[in-house]
Amino acid sequence: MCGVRMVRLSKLTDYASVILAQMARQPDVLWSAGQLSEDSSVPKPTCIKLLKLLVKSGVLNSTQGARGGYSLARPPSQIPVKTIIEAIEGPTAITECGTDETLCRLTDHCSVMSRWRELGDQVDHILTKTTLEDLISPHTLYARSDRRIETLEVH
Amino acid sequence: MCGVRMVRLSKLTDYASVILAQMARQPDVLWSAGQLSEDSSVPKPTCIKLLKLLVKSGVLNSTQGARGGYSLARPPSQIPVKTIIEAIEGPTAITECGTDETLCRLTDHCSVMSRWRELGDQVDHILTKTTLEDLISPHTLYARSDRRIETLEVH
DNA sequence: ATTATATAGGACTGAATAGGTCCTATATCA
DNA sequence: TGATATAGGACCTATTCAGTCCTATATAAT
Repeated sequence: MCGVRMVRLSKLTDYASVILAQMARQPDVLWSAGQLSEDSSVPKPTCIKLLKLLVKSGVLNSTQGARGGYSLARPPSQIPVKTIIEAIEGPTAITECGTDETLCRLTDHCSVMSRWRELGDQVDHILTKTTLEDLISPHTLYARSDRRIETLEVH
Repeated sequence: MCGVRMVRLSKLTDYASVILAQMARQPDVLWSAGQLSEDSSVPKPTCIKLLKLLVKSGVLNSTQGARGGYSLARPPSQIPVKTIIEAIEGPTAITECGTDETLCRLTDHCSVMSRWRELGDQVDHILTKTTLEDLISPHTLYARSDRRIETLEVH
């Protein structure tokens, strides 16, 4: 049968968001893994693992060698939280339905799955609109009129 | 540190939604576990486990004994998908932050967590508005103007 | 050149969770 | 009383998550 993952914020994604928030506050600094580990209190090995994942997914740039380190690849306002989640937890993709057609029509399984998929799309919409900038803002998401969750259009 | 679970649709919740959709199509039938297992192609032991969880959470009523079975406790329109998810996967509650205050102010961890929590609230809003009736509808969620995701108010 | 300091890219382990099964008890109907 | 159904567990296995560690490579300073 099918499996859908809509959103899941793991411990590691939590860590990553704290680390990224730290970096976003001083975007021009080249941060070493050690420094970020200290500031965020995320154990260094784990911190390094997260930084690698974030580089791999294009959220961070890295500079190798002595005096190297990490920096944001884009401004915080251009890093959706969806990107951060997917960098750490892998794609939130919806697995395709493998149910055979006869059974499908019998049980309406595919029909129900379509609705779940639409729900997933709505969640996706929220996670794409919300960015790292929002995460480090002292104001609530709701207070920012330009970032309110708007009515989705029929498509 | 903190852990947040926003939404997670597991395989078992997928199964449960199919079973509930089956029941919702004929709300007055008293369904046996065996019948539901056959119709949904969910293995019987697993099916039974799910039905028990749904009874425990108040989504289903059960009648014991011969000719017993299960039926919806409420009309499909009054069963939010959030309730279904929580019945199977447990509360999607947000764990409280255990970070001490000094560290918290240093790393802005609590501040970032507040934003994640707000995101979780938005997702919650969607999952509460969407019901079992929507899941079994042949029409997309978006096409139903009365169920569109509306702008959240500041609170 | 050499050394110290970083990141790159894996492999690997233990813990937690999810998925699935089974057993015994209890309630109801014929 | 026997057949049929749910109630409520215990239980096992597979998978995923969290966390650590090791070796290779790149850079800067000496």
